[in-house]
Amino acid sequence: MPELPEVETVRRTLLQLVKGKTIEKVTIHWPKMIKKPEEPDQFVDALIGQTIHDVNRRGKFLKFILDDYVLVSHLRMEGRYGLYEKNEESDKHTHAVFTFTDETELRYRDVRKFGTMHLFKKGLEENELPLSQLGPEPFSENFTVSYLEERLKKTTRKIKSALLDQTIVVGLGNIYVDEALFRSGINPERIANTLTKKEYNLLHREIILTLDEAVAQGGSTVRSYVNTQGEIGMFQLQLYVYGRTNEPCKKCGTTLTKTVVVGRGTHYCEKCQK
DNA sequence: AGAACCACTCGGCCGC
DNA sequence: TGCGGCCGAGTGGTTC
Repeated sequence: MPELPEVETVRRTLLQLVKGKTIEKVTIHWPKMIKKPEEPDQFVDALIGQTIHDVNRRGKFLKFILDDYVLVSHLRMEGRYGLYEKNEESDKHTHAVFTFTDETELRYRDVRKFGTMHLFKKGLEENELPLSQLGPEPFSENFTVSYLEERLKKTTRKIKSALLDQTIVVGLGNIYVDEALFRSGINPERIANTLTKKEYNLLHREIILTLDEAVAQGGSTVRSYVNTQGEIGMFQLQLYVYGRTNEPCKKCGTTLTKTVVVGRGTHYCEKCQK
């Protein structure tokens, strides 16, 4: 479920936990998670002796900046990082362990085994999948109203589908697409190229505001926590529609509806979103 | 070339 | 109560 705000929150916490640490040993318990290089042994060998200098984010991907490599990690649904002492027990959902020279370990846990890791020589990571096709960051100057309008004008897909497409803009997932559409008063079934000028403006603004507010909450509330095992958790969301099926709309009181749009559970208000 | 569809994965939930 | 089967998440690859 992590979307941009959650990944950004994880990034900030993770940076504090692992910056400056040097990898002494790497153990992979679920090799299929390693997508590049093809041989997990090569992945392990490359990482030995590397120091973590920074943790960046691109869309929903985390980027660990090392001496000679960049490790690109996607959490998908339930991937979690945690810092542990070397001698602590690890559970069956721990799929990768990065042991540092200071006797601590960064462990990656993922109940769904859905997350991925790619290792690139430094500087080459943006040239290949999974990062190469990504659209602009919503907080960057490249993400302008005219850019968004231009991209959406080119497609006859439903607006919900277009906003989930990471080549148009990165960071939105099922939760924040529903939230941004509600806040823009746009029905998720609308065809992307049929919005009015006013709606493109509103949508652009609400995408940025929704994500920005969520990041701010993640950075400031108790829900952005590190538990006793150093595991990084999620924060509390202030949601208008997501997960509020059959509850009253916070703007008009109408009972919120849940439908399926492009195969995804979709929450919206029939009265507020036209 | 764009867009729909499928694979990946498994805990939780539903219905019988 | 037990169990089979479906759901859902985001992305890459395949198909149309």
